[in-house]
Amino acid sequence: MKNIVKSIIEKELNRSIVLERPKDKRFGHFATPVAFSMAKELRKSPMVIAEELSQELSNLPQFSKVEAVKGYINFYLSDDFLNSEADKFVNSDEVVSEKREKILLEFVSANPTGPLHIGHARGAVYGDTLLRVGRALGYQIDSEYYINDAGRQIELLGLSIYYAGVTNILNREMEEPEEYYRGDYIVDLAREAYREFGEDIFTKEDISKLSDWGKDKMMEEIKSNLSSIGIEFDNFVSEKSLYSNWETALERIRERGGAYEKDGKIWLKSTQFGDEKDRVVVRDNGMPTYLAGDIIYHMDKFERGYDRYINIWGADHHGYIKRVQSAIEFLGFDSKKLEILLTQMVALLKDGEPYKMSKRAGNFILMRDVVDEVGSDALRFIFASKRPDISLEFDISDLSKQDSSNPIYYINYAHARIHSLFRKSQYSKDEILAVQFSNLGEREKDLLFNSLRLLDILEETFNSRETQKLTDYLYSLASDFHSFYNTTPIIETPNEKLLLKLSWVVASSIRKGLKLLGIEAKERM
RNA sequence: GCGCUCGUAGCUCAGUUGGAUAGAGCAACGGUUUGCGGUGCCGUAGGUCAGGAGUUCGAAUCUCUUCGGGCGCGCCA
Repeated sequence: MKNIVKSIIEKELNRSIVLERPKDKRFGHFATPVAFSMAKELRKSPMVIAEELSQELSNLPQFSKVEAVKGYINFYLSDDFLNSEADKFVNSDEVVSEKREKILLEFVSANPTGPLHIGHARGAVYGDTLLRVGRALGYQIDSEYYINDAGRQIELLGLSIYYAGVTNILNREMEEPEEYYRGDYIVDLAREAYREFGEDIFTKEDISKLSDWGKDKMMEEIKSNLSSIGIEFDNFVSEKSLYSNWETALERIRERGGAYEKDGKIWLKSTQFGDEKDRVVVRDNGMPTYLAGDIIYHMDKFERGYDRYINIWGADHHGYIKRVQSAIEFLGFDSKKLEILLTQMVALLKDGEPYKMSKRAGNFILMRDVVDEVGSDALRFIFASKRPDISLEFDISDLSKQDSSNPIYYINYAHARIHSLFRKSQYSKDEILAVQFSNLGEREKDLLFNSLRLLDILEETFNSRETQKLTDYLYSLASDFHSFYNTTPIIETPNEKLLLKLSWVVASSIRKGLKLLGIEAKERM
């Protein structure tokens, strides 16, 4: 709606403007400070300019009033314009329209060496919410999960299952490995391997077999964790499957002078793009490092020809950004097409006690446990409602409260109330939606206007990559509705159809908004 | 030490990308129903936007600086 209004004004004035929504509604639905920036070039006071421009704009049919106040120009939308916007809004489930950029969105990409923990869940919710909102706006987005299925951590997985099998299942003595994964899930895996293969599987020779088998089991577990909160990926890309491209990638980097040999190792000249030091990509034993895998993967991504690439990483990887960017440049691609978004840690408390999350130690909080306790909706809403780049702390016991301190209940309650009104009314939905708005009171008009802002909010949400803008909006819309509901009789009043249509616009906005958060709006509670 | 990042009400967080008097929720206190769902609504109280300097018509927002927190600083992944 904002973009529509903006372009109408810009066309009339023949210049680009800043259009904003005033904090105080006494200043109209929209306002522009354009007169301030024109003051210098016209050598006139902003007040005078605003006065002149408001005269010029006041005959546009979209506005019922245009007025100049202290240099600002304030716009009030007309009933005709709001009616046509409302009808467009309730008659279509699609949010938008034209096709936009092709984007590859990579997120989660947790190592397949354990189930997802609560920190992964934050990245998962953040990525999936951006995905849904972006798609609703017409971006063509593919989602992707990168599986680190090569390298030491996979060996360790096999070793860990082996160790657990020998000591916990066969009950034999064995020297404790220097490094291995702990945690109940490892013992569960060993037990399952025992059932499937018998006790002969727990031999040193079969560790790599246990690695592969365990990795597949873990990927199943991860996929099931994700699907429990409504997340499905378009692609899974295996690191291992890309390794045959390593020689090609290295050759391309060499051609551009991005790699050199020193001390028997091969280094990436990442300092050329602002990294603190050059990085080893091949060790002196000939084994590529972890960075090599990322280089091949990003080459693969860029060869697929998207307009933009978005990676969501845990904040502990931020030191990695420069390396990957420099590799992309050395491969001959534009690293500006890659956008790396970081999600900060989640610090969990339980009954006031801090919970450490360390995968190695095995005492991390499983995403599955939290979902079981509070449900997918509450978890998704809480993560989506916090800026991803801020470290978040909450007490898991608060999350399980099922009362008004949980915003998702508050929003659903508004939605359910509206459906309840429709069940009570003698009119059919078609009769109600056929009404046109006229002579709305101030409060009703504000509510209508706010409901119709969903699309503007989605644009802001996606452009800023900040999903909390959407949750904040839905909360405040629900609050506006509750307030309206409490002061305004609806059923069996002369205005019943009109007020029900207004309520329906509110409900549509809530339903569409929640859906983009991966939450189904409730019609009864 | 260096790099990234954050610092807004007692707590958890917003703040429309530089706009008009900085806002919510929780917690606290007070009020509200012979009405459509009281899981609601209305109100009170709570602030040196970490401190300082700068940029301009205008700064919580941009720049510099000081202080404080988190994370990173492997030839681990």
